[in-house]
Amino acid sequence: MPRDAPNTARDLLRSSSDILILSILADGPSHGYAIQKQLRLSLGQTLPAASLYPLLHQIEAAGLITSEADNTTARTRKRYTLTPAGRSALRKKAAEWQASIARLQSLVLPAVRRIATR
Amino acid sequence: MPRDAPNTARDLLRSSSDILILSILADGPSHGYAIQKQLRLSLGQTLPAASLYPLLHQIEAAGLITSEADNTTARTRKRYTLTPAGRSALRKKAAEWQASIARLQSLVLPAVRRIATR
DNA sequence: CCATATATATCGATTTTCGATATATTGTTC
DNA sequence: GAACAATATATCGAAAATCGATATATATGG
Repeated sequence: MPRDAPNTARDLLRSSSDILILSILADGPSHGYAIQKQLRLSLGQTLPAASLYPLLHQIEAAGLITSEADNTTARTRKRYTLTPAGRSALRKKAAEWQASIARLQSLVLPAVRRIATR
Repeated sequence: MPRDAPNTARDLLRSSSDILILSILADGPSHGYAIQKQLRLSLGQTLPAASLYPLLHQIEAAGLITSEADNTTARTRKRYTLTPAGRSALRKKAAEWQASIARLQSLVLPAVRRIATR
């Protein structure tokens, strides 16, 4: 049972997931579950756990974040912290991201205007 | 051979492909190959043929575009035209798209400012 | 106590992506 | 006029990505 309507808000979230995670961590260290909640709060939607956790591991493997066990609770928790490389990557990725979005908009927005209901 | 760096300009293009196609067709009827070239021209990147053609068929199946054989050349060509439903869908999708982008930006842009090099 | 929330993790079926390839016409270069 | 490149559409299927379901364990509110 495949393919519903293409390109939803979900696709957009997915296509920017790394930048979003780095952005949240730019506010200070956090952990997976809290990042998930922050996304839900800020965007009204979030990344499924089965997408988020592997993604965090991947970003960590890339050296953009580090993790330490958070022992403030008995509950298992990993505190992720943005590294200097992560800060630098966020700057760079976000700039490219912004530029890409601007290009997309410069194609879409005039088109929408063109078909505007008068 | 999996997973390179997550979330590139390509992902963003992919996540908006339907809106982009509808936007191009808002300019007037066109065909697949021309849409591909228009994307390359406007965005500096395009959709692979193996992604574009099935997507056009899909959008057509959804009633947002119609196709007719273009016999102005001996070369096989399908002229795609935006339907009224397509125009309406573009308006609606683009509005949601814009809103989603704005939400993403309102998370990312302050974060980038926060870590700005002074 | 029991349901719900917190917290992380992974398996693996399902779904998506798109390089490669096929086919045929037209335009350009030598 | 033979090559080669560009135009034009289409599909197969290997490879990759996605995420529901599930497992596990603690904490909290009613």
